[in-house]
Amino acid sequence: MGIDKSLLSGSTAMLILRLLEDGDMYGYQMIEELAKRSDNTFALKAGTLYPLLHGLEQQGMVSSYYDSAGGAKMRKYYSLTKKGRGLLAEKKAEWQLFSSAVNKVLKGVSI
Amino acid sequence: MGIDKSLLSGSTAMLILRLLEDGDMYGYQMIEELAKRSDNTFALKAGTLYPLLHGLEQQGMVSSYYDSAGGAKMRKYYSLTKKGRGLLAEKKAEWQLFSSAVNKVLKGVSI
DNA sequence: ACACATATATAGATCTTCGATATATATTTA
DNA sequence: TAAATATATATCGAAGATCTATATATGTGT
Repeated sequence: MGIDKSLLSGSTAMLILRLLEDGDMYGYQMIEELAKRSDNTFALKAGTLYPLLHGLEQQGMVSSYYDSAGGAKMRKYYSLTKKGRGLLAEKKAEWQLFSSAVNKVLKGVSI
Repeated sequence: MGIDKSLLSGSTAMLILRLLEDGDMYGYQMIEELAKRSDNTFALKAGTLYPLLHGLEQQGMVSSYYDSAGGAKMRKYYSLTKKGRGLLAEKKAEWQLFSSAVNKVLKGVSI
């Protein structure tokens, strides 16, 4: 990966939901797409992604369906639900708050 | 707090080291200073901070000494070591890489 | 004297991610 | 045709980080 994995904590779900905002995707595709969009900074592991997707589905944030998409092998596609869009909006706001707070501390102020 | 605690994962040590860059501090002071500098976004718990400080000291990133600082009660001050400054520089670079990657994904690209 | 804020510390619970492993199909290479 | 590799989904146990709860002790204000 190249990045301290613990930094990812909590933001993985947001990133996955953000991918689905642009269209339905299957798991393996998310791993590749996330690596591509982050210039290979993120190398999400399958063992992380699938349990996360199952959890999001149970909470009603995403829905899934099987499709062979033109004769190839069967793939499980995930789709963002309305509830999921709401969660994504929350997570985005939270990320903005968090990252700007970190930058404030890094920038420093007079004691 | 107001922020998903898991977002803090991995960045807490960086924030603590950054505080010490501006001068020696004792634990309780760090909690207050971090809240202040982040506009109350970060509310670090004592149960998180002290084990973290002990770990950093064991790794030689910080050193400590007791001082009563003018008659008041005894406080345990922490000081950033040379090694700690090196770690801070690493963590800062990592944070820049991570946050810019997240922002890339959030911004989105054509599929 | 009593309550409260300050100050440090540890133990156990929870959450998230990872590495390892398992299974199965499609594609490429020898 | 057979073997190797890439694609694709899934689960389990280990590891790391933070939280809550709890414990202890000192200084300050009423």
